[in-house]
Amino acid sequence: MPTMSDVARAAGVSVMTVSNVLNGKPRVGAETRLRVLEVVDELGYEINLSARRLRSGRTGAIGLVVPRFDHPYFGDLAARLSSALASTGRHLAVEQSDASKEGELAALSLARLQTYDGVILSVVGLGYDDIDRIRPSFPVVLLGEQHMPPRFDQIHIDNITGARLATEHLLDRGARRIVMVGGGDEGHASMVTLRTRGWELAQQERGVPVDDAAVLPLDRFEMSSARIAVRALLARDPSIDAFFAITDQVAMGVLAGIHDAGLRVPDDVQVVGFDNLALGEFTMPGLTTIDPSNAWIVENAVAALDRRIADRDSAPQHLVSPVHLVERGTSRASRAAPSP
Amino acid sequence: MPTMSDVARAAGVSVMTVSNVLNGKPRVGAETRLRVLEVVDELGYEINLSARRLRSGRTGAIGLVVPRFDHPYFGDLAARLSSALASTGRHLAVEQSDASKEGELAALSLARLQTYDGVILSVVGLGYDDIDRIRPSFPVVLLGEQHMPPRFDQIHIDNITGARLATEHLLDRGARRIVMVGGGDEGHASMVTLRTRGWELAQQERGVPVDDAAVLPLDRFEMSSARIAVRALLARDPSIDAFFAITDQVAMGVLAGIHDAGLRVPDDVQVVGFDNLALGEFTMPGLTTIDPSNAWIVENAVAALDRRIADRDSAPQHLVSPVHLVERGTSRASRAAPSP
DNA sequence: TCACTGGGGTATAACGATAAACCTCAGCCG
DNA sequence: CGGCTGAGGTTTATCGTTATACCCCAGTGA
Repeated sequence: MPTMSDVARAAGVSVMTVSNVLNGKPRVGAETRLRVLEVVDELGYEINLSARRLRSGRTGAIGLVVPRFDHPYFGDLAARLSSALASTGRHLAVEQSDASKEGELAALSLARLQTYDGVILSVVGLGYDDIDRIRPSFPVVLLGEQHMPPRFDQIHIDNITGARLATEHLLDRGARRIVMVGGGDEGHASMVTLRTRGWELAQQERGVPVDDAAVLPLDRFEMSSARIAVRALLARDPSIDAFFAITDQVAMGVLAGIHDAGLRVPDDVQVVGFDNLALGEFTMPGLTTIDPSNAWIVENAVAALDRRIADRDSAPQHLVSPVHLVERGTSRASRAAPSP
Repeated sequence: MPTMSDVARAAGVSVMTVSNVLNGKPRVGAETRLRVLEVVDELGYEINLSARRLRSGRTGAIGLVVPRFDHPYFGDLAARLSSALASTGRHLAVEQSDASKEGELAALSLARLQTYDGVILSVVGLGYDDIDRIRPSFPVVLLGEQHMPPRFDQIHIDNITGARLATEHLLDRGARRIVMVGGGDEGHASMVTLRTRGWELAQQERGVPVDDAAVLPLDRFEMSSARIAVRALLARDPSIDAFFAITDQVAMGVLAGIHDAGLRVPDDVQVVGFDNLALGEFTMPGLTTIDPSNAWIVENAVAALDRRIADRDSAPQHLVSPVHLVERGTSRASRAAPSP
């Protein structure tokens, strides 16, 4: 495997000149540059990124740490990020944080973060303390939750507003018994707590009594858990006329559960999700959902990371992404009269 | 940011002793070991993986290169691989190969592969020559296609058999006009070509005339392309009674297209997909599909990679993963009589 | 007493790249 | 003709680890 000094020797120049050519530094004559590039090509030389990073601290790689690889929301996020970075000559590597109890901390270890020039960290499911352990000097942008160490740049999804929009929409469409699937109160400002809070607020504002029993907690935000829970719930309580699902993936399970119970969407029961996955356009009927503005999130996350890489001491930015409702077929098309 | 020599100084030992402690080498006394570990903890020292890799060639990181982050099939693969590797103390980073024209080659560049101890490469959509450029000495396992440079370890999905099973199943269930969505002949043994071949073979074997016009090519294997194409096709040709979709994702689009056309599944039209995504359990009705045995693939890919990392000269292995049919609701439950 | 062994450690030289300082010479000015 | 300048390079000193060789000393057997 050829090194820079192999190239230098073959081209009859010093190693430093090869490095300068490869990095586009100015102090090299035109024909020397050409000769070096020829030799590089001929030997099939490629730079050793570990060595470069050791000496210069740059690799051109950005890391994205997500809770799970197999959740479509993160796939979408990763794809967008990858495109955004590619246009500036960098690339993205994605790692998973919650594969195992031990793996969680390992993914956040400095050793692993260090291999990147900067890291975007989706903190869903991670604790305040886990994050707090990250060395402040390392460029990190946090994505998702509210209550995180303020010293980091952060981009929050407006969970409360999103959940409120969803719930208000269901109320507008005549729903009166709205179950919050995957909801709960985790004691801190987590996604679960905040979306549940938004669901409560919307009902309070409309003067609809909030029924704590209408929160359907879920141990995992998977389609199958949601399906089973919803099917069981509908069998017990036929008065339910709507579900607000904490994520679109959960909403998929909810739809299946409703179908299992022999009910129709949106005539018997309405459903709203959260995430605006591409998938939601292809359910039958299409899934009404909250769009968390992933494009906006990615754009601002990259900008924040670039700022921090350029200046590690700049003041941390806390941004909130806009959310909006996407109406499709799982909620009713027109305003329904308030229940009798 | 503390280095090994900071630790050594604070513990009153040599750098080498710190290294030996951290790597579990035997030549260290019990109390020295303890003292070093204490100091490591106190200073919050973490190893620099770039330096380690530069010197020793090991990082404990395995790479997975996939065509796209946002395809659920690869999310599933990545999640499985991650678990499999975590149990042996390594971890997975996922990169994307086809973000852009330039990005494609960059992802396969030695520079990037090099940052991993080994790489698993999903070659769907990559050309023979792209792969052929990879330095043979680097540990790589290829996933997916048939026609790849034989010097690499490879795990093939049995595309022909899978497509044959799908098509035979549709024929068994009474289908006579089966459209191959996303099919075509790319001139080499690609996923598209092979699955189309399986679809042809099944029909030939059953004495059903193969209609080339029944191949519906797709520029991108996305739900929306499939939906539009299928809707248009059904409007033109009402005699179609089944679709074999090249992937489950395409199948989702097909189902939506059929719905758009006002037809019912499986009564009017039957559908079979390929990939056995988790999603397929949650469509209404559930998606009949081909299971490519991802668990088997991952298990064998890791084993092959480990073999190659241990011995770079071992003979390349070519394995074929078993496939089987998963029957759900988009195909009819019982054997139908042959068409009149 | 002496060579020998092995446990516990240290000193030194890389791994491959780059930052920073330095060198060399042609051209030009005063 | 001496000194200055700037283009085009080169030399040197690292970055943080680890492989390798080596050292020291207590205990052992002859």
